[in-house]
Amino acid sequence: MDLRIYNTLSGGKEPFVPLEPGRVRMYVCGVTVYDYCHIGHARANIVFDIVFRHLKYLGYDVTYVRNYTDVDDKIINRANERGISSKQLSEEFIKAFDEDMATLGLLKPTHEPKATEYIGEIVGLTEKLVDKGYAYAAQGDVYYAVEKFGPYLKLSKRNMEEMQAGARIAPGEQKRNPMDFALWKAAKPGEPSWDSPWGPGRPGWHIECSAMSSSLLGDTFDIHGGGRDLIFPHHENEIAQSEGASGKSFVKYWMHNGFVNINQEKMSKSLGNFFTIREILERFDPEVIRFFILSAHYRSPIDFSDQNLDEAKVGLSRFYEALKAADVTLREHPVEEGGTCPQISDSEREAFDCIEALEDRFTEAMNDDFNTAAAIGHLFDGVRSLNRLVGEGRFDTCSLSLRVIQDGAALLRKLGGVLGLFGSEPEQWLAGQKQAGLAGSELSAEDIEGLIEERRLARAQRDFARADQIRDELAGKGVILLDSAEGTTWKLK
RNA sequence: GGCCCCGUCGCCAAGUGGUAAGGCAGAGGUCUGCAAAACCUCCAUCACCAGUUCGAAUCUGGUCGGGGCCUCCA
Repeated sequence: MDLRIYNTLSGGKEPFVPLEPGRVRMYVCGVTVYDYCHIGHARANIVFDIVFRHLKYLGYDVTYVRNYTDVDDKIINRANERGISSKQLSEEFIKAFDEDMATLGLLKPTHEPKATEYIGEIVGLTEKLVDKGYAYAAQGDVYYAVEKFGPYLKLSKRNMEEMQAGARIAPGEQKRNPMDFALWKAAKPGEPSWDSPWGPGRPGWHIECSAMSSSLLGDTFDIHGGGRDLIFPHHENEIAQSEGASGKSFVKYWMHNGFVNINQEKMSKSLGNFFTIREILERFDPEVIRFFILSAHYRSPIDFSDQNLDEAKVGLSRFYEALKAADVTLREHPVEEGGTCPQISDSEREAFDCIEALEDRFTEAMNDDFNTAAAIGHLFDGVRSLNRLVGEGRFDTCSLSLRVIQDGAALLRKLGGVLGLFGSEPEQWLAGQKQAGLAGSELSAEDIEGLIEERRLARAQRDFARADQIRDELAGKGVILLDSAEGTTWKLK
């Protein structure tokens, strides 16, 4: 099955046919850099990270552009509050953004342009819109005359009359129509500004994305993404600017990700439930955050809560436990060339088949509008098959099993890679989780090891009462003991 | 007020016309000194009502409940 993408413009899933065979050009609205990123930014960027990864996995040559908007009212205001320049402020938060995205395991886009590096293109685009009659200058400002662009509101599916009912012209604005929006703003004292045919000024909000996307991807490109909240006005205005200027269709597929709620409430600063990525990372592993976000479809709302994050951690651990068990098995039983199996049991047959079908099932799910939730569900089936083969362990008579374990583990890593998951060394990751879990408790790893040794001696003397007492004591502190033929290990509940 | 989305097992979450993936939790079993982990088995007819259809969680209408956008926002 081929890739299908839900297109906001048409309101349905459409077969994905790139403008140029084998090549995909995509643009995703990045951030306005005036503050630390919150968990909603994390979701948007992770979602488009896997879109990028999956397109590459399908074999496309992908050009991925994600911008920084580094000139804007909010940046100016925040910089003034702190008594630093807009440039200093934006550089600080570009750095923070880069750090956050790297921690979350995001691939670098092909290009990460900054609005301030495209002022020339922005001015050029604005002039073109004025020349074509889509825009007008007024006292140093330039506004887009929305009624001149026929298809306006085609993306957000609203109508002008109703929108106008609520629209107001703010004091100081020179708009002819309340719905018009600024392409260029005349400089006020203390604001960063650039020369232009209309005098010194700076870009309005939406124009930078039109300028950067056409510069780097051309007038028409395949995919444009961002959060739902950008549909109106940001993306609507981008369409008006880009299509007005070029006279060509702007974007073929519009993709928008859903919101993040916090404990069933809308995430908002006024409710005080706004979490930055940095705050979340203090308590949760970055891969757990990614796993959590990808466990729901990108267009659905997700509820960010400790319970849901804890569940994601348990789920991710299951993958790493299985990968670790497979690694250990393969270490102890080297795989021979051309595995054989004189008698394959039904149970083994089933596991073999599952692993064989895994990649197709995974790809099918991902091809259905990037259904990561379904894809992860299939991966869990792979885990069960792997665990079954590892657990049945008749490797002396069935070396084929070992081959399948090897292939299955490699496949899990490969497909996980499409989601940006399972890239760590299982033993290391699991150990890291244990260490992090222990951080807040009064127990140390040494304490636990000591008690395990004491219990081992008790068990050797068949003093099970004492052995169980130690185990219960540790269990009371959240430490679970796992006995095996090779000895006792522990994990956190 | 206008536009739009959602309501699937205790919880999370796929499925958008052919008789409900997966994970967590739970029950039973194998294993174990006993456990844990792992594996095996079991566990929902899809908010409600009325329609369309041979057939609907999936389509239509309505009811109830929740949410979003319309100003900055991923």
